Amino acid sequence: MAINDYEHKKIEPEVQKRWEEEGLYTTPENPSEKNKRYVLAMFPYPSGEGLHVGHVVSYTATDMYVRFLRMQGFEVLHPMGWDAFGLPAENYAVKTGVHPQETTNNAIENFRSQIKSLGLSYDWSREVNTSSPEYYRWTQWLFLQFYKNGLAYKKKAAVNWCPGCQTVLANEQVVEGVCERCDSAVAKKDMEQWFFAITKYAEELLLSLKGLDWPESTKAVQKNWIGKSEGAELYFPINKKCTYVLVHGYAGGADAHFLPWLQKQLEEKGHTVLVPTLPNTKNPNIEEQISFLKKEVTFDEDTIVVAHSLGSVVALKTIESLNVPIKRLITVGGFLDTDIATEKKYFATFDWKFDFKKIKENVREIVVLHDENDDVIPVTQAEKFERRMGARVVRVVATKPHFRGDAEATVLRAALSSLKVFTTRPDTLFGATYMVVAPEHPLLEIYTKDITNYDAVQKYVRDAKNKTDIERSKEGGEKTGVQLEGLTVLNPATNTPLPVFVADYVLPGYGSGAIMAVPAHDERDFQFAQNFGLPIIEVVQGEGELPRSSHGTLINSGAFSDRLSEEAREEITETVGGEMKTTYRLRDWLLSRQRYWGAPIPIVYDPDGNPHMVPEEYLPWLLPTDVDYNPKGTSPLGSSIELKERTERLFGPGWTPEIDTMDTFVDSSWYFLRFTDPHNSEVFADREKLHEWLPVNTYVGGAEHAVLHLLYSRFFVKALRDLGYLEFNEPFSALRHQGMILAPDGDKMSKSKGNIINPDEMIERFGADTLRAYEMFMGPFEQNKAWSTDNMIGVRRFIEKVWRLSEKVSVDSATNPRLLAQTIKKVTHDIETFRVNTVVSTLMICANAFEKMSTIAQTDFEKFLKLLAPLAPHITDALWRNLGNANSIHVSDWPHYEEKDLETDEESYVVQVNGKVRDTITVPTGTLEEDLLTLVRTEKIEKWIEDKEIKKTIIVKGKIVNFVV
RNA sequence: GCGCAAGUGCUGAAACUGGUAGACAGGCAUGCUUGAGGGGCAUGUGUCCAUUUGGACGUGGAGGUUCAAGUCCUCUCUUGCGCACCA
Repeated sequence: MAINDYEHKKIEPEVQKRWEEEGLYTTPENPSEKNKRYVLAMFPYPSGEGLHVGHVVSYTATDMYVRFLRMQGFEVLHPMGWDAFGLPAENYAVKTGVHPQETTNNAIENFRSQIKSLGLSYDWSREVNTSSPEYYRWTQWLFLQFYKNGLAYKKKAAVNWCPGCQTVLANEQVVEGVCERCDSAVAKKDMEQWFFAITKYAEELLLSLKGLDWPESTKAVQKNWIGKSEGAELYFPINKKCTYVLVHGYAGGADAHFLPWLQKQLEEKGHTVLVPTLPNTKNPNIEEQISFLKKEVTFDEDTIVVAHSLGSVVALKTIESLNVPIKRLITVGGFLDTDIATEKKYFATFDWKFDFKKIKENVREIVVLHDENDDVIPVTQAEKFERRMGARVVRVVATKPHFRGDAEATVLRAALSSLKVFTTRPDTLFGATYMVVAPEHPLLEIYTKDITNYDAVQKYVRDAKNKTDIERSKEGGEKTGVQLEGLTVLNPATNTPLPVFVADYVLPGYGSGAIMAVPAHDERDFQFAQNFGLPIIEVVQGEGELPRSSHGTLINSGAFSDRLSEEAREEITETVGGEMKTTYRLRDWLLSRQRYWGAPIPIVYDPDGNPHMVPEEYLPWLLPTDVDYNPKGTSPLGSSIELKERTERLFGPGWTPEIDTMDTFVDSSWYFLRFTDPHNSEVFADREKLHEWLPVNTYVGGAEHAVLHLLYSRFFVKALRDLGYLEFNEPFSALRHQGMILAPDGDKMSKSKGNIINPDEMIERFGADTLRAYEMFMGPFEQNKAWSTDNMIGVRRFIEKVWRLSEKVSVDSATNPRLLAQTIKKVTHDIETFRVNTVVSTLMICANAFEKMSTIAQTDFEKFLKLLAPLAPHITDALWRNLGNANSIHVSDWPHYEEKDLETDEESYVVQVNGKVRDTITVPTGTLEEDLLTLVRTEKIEKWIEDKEIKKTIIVKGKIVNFVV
């Protein structure tokens, strides 16, 4: 055997070829639940720059773990694929004109061959490519399931626009006000965009983090991002005169139930109140009632309608037919259809069809009062209002069921228009001295006529909306704003009128976009109050200067003074008619992109502009190729004639396609599902196969995805579970992050700095086994590490040493059970726990021990090779077969050791006096304590003890004897 | 400001539930080996004093708990990461 020369260039390709011929890494079919392991490294974006040494770290660690599991008899799924849609290929196309498809395909070819040269044990028959129609067909199908179930929706909103990438971005893709991809300052833009309703899962996404075996730091990032706060919603009545129209219910009139009382109450507050009695009230006709109402009342922007019971139906129908919007509609025990606990004549004379869109346009706000004890109207009616019209539902207990009382205070409270705020400190309500709304707050559009300085307000709003987040934060927290003159609200606790401001320190998307300002106990409110000379009322006692946010005893708080703030918060909330409420910082996921190289959103619009789903039989809804992808601020798909013609051909003239594509994070939110059944053309993955493998047991990838891919995938799994497709709650049971590989100088590797280490070159010079082992040896897996080719030479020496050791192997040599047992124990434990660096050093220690022997027992050496096989799969397989084994080492069994082999005849004790090491002795194993104590009194020890009194003796079995004198 | 992680030789690092700090490598030094392309082997390598025996100090800093602390507790400094006008 010409064993002297270790030639990695010869050995590695040969071994790889043999693996392929033997089909070593084919995934087993029908794994058993206990025995299956799904181990996955995050699939890469196939960039033109090729594989990075950073990829090698996570893929090698995962591969090592997988090979180890297979040798232990587990059935393993270990696939690889391509996150192939994305901006770099498209940007390259803009520069060079080469189609992204071509760039991507080339990059994939290159990645695949690079990955193969590393000897990674993927089942290549399961490769997926997110940019292929066979894949994105299912991305689109999943989108449609979400759409059908209200989890995907289109909405106009102030969104993040990246001028560099010429597209909108999700919140998660904006880092400190700049685009995470191109570092451009992100601007706010009002646009109609597609969203996934991830916020519906905020609470569950937060709660189920607990059970995951994930790095605590990543869980903390997600927790932070979801940002749960518990507080209260409070209502501040708007201090303004309006015209109220009270509409009675079936068989009623102006004198029915609470109406006379309500009229009186509202009139006392200075409002105008009209209470028409509808015609034929015992046998009503809807058309007649609408025209009557419109004749009796002039509906305009100052009109507030309060409608009881059937009156709500009349009111809705009337509003539907108006030309100008009214301010508010309050339904009291209202309903939308005949699904109620009574049967009446009007069931037949009303048509029960509503144009909800029109109604929404014609009324600024709808409030639904529902009586918990209502004997006619079930709560489902209130829920319908909420779902169909976005109405705010308020559940109350009326004095008599169905609000039949003579005086209903809850109705009065709802009737008075109010500004809703969210606060985590309802206990400080008595200290609220002014209000602030965000520049985007709807109040500014509802009360246009009432705000006397509307021009100044408008100017401020316009300026604020034009500022980027960076510009806002540059102002260093300087608080600006404009008072809404002519408009005040009442503090519900004190009835004091409070001024209202618009200021951009209040954010539109959080809470209700409005706050009560308590300058004494909030830093920001304090600053603002100082700038504008507003009153500051201290309501919580405490030490130190204002503002301070600590809890304590309440003062200046009416009946609540002398109570503890934390204890009084719920009671205060209750007495002013607010509700305790939980709010999240998480926003819905903005998924549409104004770019080309992504999956088209499978939606088309009819000639009226209403969206419709592309039916399943037309999927994949192909990405057109006749596209001008130069960014112009509108979606490139808009330039495709083929797409437009396709839409008209399939749906009819005047129909138009959606031209936005999906965020590439949509593609990667479910690829781990597809790997279980990658070629299925009937479903996104066979249900049984899915559940055979999922959830992923161990997932490996970078920490930078903490609130992107990792959060999105969790949402997808939960949503698909609720749609009935999945039966598990979380995609990734365990997660491990790899650290970054930095350039030798400690900088990030980058093309512009020219400090990139190319894995191909390293494989060429040192071999894949050495590269793999070195990258594991560099340091703890999750830690960032700087590259050092010098240190890599040390690992190469180790690999060469192993090659040389095989010369000393002999069948006759005595075995060394203790050395092997120690090595097996440590390597097993370290691979299991991803302590990749000590796997290597343990194997080095074993090799060094072998080297000191003149001959090595073959069984020992074979065990050693098995332990090394997951790390260095080529050299070990070659040596294994040289030793006469017919099958690959990678299908052999992981070595075992006996506990007794770890035991020794002798054990050494460190002998301490007062905790300081003074001597070490060796005694036979099992020496009795009393004997040990005499043996331990060596000359050296006596010198330290001398005539001093021994106060205490501590013996730690097998380790230490400590005398305290 | 809030949340999280980490600070150990010249360098990468090791130290499982508190139990000989620096394993394993790199580098450096000395020696051996006709030994030739990133050779192999041996010895040494935390600091200071004694220079042989031995001793003192030492894991960012200051305290503390303990027979015993890199490890636990309190405070503090530095670095990195995440969030950040979130009411």
